[in-house]
Amino acid sequence: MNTSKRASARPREVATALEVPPYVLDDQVGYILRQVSQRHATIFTELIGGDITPTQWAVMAKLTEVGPTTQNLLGRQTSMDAATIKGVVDRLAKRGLVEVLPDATDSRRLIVALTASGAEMADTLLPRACTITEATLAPLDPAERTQLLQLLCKMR
Amino acid sequence: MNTSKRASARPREVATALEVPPYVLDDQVGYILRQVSQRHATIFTELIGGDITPTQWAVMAKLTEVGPTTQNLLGRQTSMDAATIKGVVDRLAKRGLVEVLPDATDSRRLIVALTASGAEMADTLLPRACTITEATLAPLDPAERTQLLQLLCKMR
DNA sequence: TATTGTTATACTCTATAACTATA
DNA sequence: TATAGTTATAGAGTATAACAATA
Repeated sequence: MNTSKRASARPREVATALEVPPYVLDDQVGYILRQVSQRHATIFTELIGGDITPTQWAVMAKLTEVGPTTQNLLGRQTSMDAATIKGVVDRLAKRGLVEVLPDATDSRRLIVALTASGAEMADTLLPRACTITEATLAPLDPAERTQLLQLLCKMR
Repeated sequence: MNTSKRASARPREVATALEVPPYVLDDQVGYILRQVSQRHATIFTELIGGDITPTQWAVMAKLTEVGPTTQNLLGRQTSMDAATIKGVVDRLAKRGLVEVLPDATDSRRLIVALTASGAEMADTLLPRACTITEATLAPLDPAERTQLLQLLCKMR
């Protein structure tokens, strides 16, 4: 008798013939993305100093780029939804790095702006942020870096 | 007099001469990685069904691959530290998808294994997981997919 | 004693839904 | 009605530190 509907023990089963195609976690793009993101997060934490997270830095960098902005728009400009941007802004505000002001023309809105202290900190961190980008891409040569960024941008 | 140490207002300043190099958030690899990961997470949630997260699925897929494993080793095999794997295993155990047993030979260790229900669910989810990988890579042609995975693997 | 494994705690990011207020 | 924002809730990943068991 051959009851080959399914091997009772799955480990290390070789796909001999018409078996289910093997699913190897290590080859899945989602898993690899998580690993690469983890490595980036580690590099970020090591090099940034100043006890700030990648998303908090994204907000400070964007505010440096564009100046005071609506909280909601700031979220869209940093790829965070309303709840996420609120939490991030709250934490930055508690540390005095940003200030939140009512919008005179639309009382639903909040305007978020860097404080003087926040702008100063952004100036300090900016070169470190460049170093972080460089360190993250260090395993790749210049041509590969361009390729990678192009491919990732197609996927976002 | 020219007090050009620093422009008081930073927004939209053009890098005219020897100014600080511009830092554009949208061009930073860490930020793009977050966006791509977000898109993958959205696809995962839409297609997986069964109310399971990417990390939970990673654990189930790995247990399907290798069979019962030490909790700590399982964490290393799924790129999670000891605290993270514990939380994930706890949630899966609470739903009856994995069981946690003491190791007879080393009482520090816990053995984690899929339950029958967990193995069944993994079988159901596996083709969907393949679809998720496919959908995540959909913007790329076959050559680009190979390139991307090679480049990402260099960076992990 | 040094190492390994597990657990407790705290913080952050994320998503969803319910709710308020405004245009 | 559609938009903007807040709040509550829940889940998830991470780091740190404390603790237990082993070599």
